[in-house]
Amino acid sequence: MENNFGNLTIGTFARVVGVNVETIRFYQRKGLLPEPNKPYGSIRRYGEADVQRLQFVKSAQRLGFSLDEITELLRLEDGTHCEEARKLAEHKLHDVRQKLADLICMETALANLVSNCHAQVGKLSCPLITSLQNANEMRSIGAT
Amino acid sequence: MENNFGNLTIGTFARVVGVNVETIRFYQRKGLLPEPNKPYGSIRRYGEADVQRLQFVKSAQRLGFSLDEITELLRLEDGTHCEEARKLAEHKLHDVRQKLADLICMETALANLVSNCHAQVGKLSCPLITSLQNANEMRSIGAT
DNA sequence: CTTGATTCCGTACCTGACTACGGTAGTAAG
DNA sequence: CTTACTACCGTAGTCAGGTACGGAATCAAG
Ligand SMILES: [Zn+2]
Ligand SMILES: [Zn+2]
Ligand SMILES: [Zn+2]
Ligand SMILES: [Zn+2]
Repeated sequence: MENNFGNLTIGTFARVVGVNVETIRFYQRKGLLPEPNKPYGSIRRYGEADVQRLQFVKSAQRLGFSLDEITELLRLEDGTHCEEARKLAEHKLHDVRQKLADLICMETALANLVSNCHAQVGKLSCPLITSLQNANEMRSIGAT
Repeated sequence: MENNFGNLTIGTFARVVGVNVETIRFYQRKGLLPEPNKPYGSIRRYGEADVQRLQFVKSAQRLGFSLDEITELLRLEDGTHCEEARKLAEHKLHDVRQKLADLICMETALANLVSNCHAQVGKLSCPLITSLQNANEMRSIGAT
């Protein structure tokens, strides 16, 4: 029936955002999403604000935030905790840059391996572990 | 006791690499680490090669590889199937480049958020939060 | 009004990656 | 020897992040 945007059942809501219905219920239990009221009887309706909030959860998750961290971010949603939100994001940015550096090491190591491998056909072992040891020695350990 | 490098008990081995003893045993059960023999009686001794291997596992893990993927990477060490190893390495290189792209995406998104936030210190609503809410630019990410 | 799809809700189950427990046995210091 | 650690080993528990199940209630169509 009236399943226009702003009046969605949980099923359509889930389809719109691209998640499992059970995931929505799971997030509600975790307090990440509110359980809206039931205006037309006994089933809940979801609106634009819910879509926004769920999309926020999902994109924050893609940025590497855990559900607990996202809960924290949502707590800061009122905008009066700009400083705290920024610190969270800065910390994540630091983590991401750390991983980036590691991955670049790995990428060159693997690329070298692939090009060297054919040249080493007769040899006893592929140089993968040895070349990856370089990435290890660059000691970029230390994410939260 | 002769606990020099090259002759470590599991406890020292764990401390050297910075993991829990149980993690080592867990990796052994998963086949990620070998169970060395017991040269001096009935306790196992670990050497430089074990340290290297475990460090490799841990850094690959930081790079986002699952334990199963790491098992596959370690199969490359073999060297007796050079052709097959090269193909595996190429596939992993593809994966790594995918992850690299994802991380770069995250990095720019987070950096933008942080700098927007900085620009608005003291204002009423935090642009970090609001831009995450309107984060349609963050398209979904897909690795193999 | 019946039928068939959804919702609702609680509870159980799943995967990945550990982490802890408990009992036995080996080792090291005094 | 005794005492205090470890190590060994199997099994069980934990935590995050979901996913599935089953039965009752509620719609929407015909
Ligand atoms: Zn090769
Ligand atoms: Zn961190
Ligand atoms: Zn801000
Ligand atoms: Zn792959």
